[in-house]
Amino acid sequence: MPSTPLRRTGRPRSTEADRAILDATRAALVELGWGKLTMGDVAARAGVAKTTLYRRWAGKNELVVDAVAALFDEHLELPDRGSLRADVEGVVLQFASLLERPETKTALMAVVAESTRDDALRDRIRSAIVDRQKSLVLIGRARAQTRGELPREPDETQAARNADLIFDVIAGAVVHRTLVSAEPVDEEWARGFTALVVGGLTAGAG
Amino acid sequence: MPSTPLRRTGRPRSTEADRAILDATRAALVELGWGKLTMGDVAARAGVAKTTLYRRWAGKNELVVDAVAALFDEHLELPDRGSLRADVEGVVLQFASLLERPETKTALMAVVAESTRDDALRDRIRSAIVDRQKSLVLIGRARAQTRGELPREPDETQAARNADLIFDVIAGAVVHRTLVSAEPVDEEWARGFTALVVGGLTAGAG
Amino acid sequence: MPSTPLRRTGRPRSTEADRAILDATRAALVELGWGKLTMGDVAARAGVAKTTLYRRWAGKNELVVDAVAALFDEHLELPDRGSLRADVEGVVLQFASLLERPETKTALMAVVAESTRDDALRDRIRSAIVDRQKSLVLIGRARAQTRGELPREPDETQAARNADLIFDVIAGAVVHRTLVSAEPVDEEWARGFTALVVGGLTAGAG
Amino acid sequence: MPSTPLRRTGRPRSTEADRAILDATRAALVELGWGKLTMGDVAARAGVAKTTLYRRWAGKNELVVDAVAALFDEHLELPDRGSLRADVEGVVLQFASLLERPETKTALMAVVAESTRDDALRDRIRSAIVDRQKSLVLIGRARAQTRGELPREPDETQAARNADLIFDVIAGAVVHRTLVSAEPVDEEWARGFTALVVGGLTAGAG
DNA sequence: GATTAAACGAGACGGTACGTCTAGTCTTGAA
DNA sequence: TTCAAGACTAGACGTACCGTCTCGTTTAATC
Repeated sequence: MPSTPLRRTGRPRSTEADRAILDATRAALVELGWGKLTMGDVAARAGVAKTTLYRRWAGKNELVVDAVAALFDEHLELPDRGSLRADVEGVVLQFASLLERPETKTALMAVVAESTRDDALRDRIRSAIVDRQKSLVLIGRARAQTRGELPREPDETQAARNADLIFDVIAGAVVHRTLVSAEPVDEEWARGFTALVVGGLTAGAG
Repeated sequence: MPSTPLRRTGRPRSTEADRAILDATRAALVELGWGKLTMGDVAARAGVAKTTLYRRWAGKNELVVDAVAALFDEHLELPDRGSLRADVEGVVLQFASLLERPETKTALMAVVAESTRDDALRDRIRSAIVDRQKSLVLIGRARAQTRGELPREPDETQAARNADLIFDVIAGAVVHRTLVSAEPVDEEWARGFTALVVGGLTAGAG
Repeated sequence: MPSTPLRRTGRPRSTEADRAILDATRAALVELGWGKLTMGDVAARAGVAKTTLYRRWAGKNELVVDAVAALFDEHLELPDRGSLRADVEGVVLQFASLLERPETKTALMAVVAESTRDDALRDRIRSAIVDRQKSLVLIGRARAQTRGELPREPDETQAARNADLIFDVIAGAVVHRTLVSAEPVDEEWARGFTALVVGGLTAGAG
Repeated sequence: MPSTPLRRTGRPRSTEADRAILDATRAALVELGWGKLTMGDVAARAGVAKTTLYRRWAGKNELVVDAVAALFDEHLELPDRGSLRADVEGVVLQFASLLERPETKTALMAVVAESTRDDALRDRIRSAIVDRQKSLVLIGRARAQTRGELPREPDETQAARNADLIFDVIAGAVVHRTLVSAEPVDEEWARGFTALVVGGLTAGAG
């Protein structure tokens, strides 16, 4: 979300412009990819002056993170599929189909790359993307524990560590398969991967 | 490696220049990161004309892939540590320490991002980086099978699929932890992760 | 002067604002010169909204002409110094000291430059600046004729032509010396110049 | 003239570009005037990149001075017309017709205005325009002295002062008549003006 | 030893995009 | 209706790199 300076006087910022800009950004990502996307082009697509972009976002990175983060909000959820195995497999396929979208494909890695040099950007990614995904892990684990598929962690520190680990394993494998290995995450792969993870989780517990 | 057009006449290309350019590229990555690295700056650092860069590499992406790939060659190996568990833990820590380097940190994700739009770049990454890492998986699995820690795959197709899966799980988790979650891969994390993976591999087998 | 549309309803315009704006304009001219003077800056200095400027003046040019014209009103007069020679020398030094002011120095040439492309601006300059200066020529000549230093013109057309000529010679020389040659108009120069002009006027008559 | 750094290595600057840029600048001045002339537009007209302009000239002011100065070189000369009166009248009409050109009309005053704030620009104007005009005064006076129309100055200091005075009177009157009063310099005006100046010069001497 | 052909440095070239700035207009709520 | 505040469109600014090109100068292998 753009910075909201909470003013009281003067003309208020156009909320339409916000939407138009983010939509235009996603459209430009699809057509041009991260590398060729330009601020001027986004402004033109949104029917907005460049100044209006820069009044809200400090630069390309911030804008793209926000534009992409919105997709994570809309497309990640964890319906109860009845078993840990089904839940993991479901979220893997769901996440993979999100990563296959042309607007996320390039943009995600690009902003991650930038974030290694930019603390503000890293925080933005963490709160806009990472934390939202992690919450799915927490939900899924709680369900599995309720079902008796997974033991409860002895203490909170350990619980948090395990959640982080599971998150990096699942998200990391899907991202790596999709973007680095550049191979499709199909049902077969998801089945194999889920077997490995669920096996590891239950074996490690036993 | 830069393109070598196999000429016979004329002044041969300076091999010093090759080295100087790759060194300069890594130095520039450390200081500036991917985003601020420019061809002109690399040329100046290397004491070389811009033309000389473009005579050898098509652009920034190709140059950086080669500069980073050299590090993968030098720093990835798989000594026999006596057990599957020790081998996995070792390679995880080794890969993590490579990713912590400032010259790889940004560069790797950046070229991956670019590769989603550029097939030639994807091939270069695959042969220069991905395949070299995968070969470690093959070596490690063969050892584990020799030791009797893992069963032999029934057929080659399945063997290849499993190797790819293990590769994406291990590399993906380390990359994601390091770059996306932006948390350190320390021995504790490596232990937990290894337990999960080895548990999954042996459980899935049993 | 700003346009005064003689309204009766609504909040009346602040007369303080008029003065504050013109003062701020002159202050900005001194500090920044014509080129760097901005409407936003003038508004801020005057403690006034930009809207208020545009409600009174059509743009930068009009505003600056008015701000400068006020100085011409205050600082140009022609006391009777007893002789044609003394009157000319006096007005030359007076005009020169006005042109030496930093707020007139740049502004005058700048608005003249703009006026070559803008008829409305040319008229504004003519009535706000040129005509006021010309009236001094008429006064001075009438005195000189009364004193018998100059003959009376045979007809009005010729009289007008001569007045225009004298005006352009005196004002032109002072402006050119000050702004183009960028040399000071000191008493010595004024003496030499006056000798030339008065010599020409009386010789031409004889 | 653009800055000439006298290099020996590297690709030499295109002399065609120099000409094309100055021509384009004059064309743009005619069409748009000083205020609307933009560097980008000049570059486009000249078929040249903006960078190429900025490599040679520091900005709009410098470029326009050079573009206009070229006209002064080409169009100001002082053929011997047989008498001081004829020489003065000739140069007045010649200078007036130069000032009437749309490309000089606005530009000259505009750069003079800027020069009041910019010493480098003032120097450029002095050497590119003022000094060249002054040399005509020196030539004309020498001729008049040879003809016996004017006395020789007693010393050099006085000679220089007089030359400067005559220059400011002639150039100033023509500029002021043309640009400030915005009236035409026709033969009649030139005759009247010449009578005044020549009268003053010879009367002052007598 | 002379020739030759490519690689070399330097740096100008046409372009594209950047992020900033200013002009002048429009929209809000308070006076 | 004006005011202060400030967001808005439009577009020029000067900078930085891009990747290409044109020079004149090495430099090794061939003649």
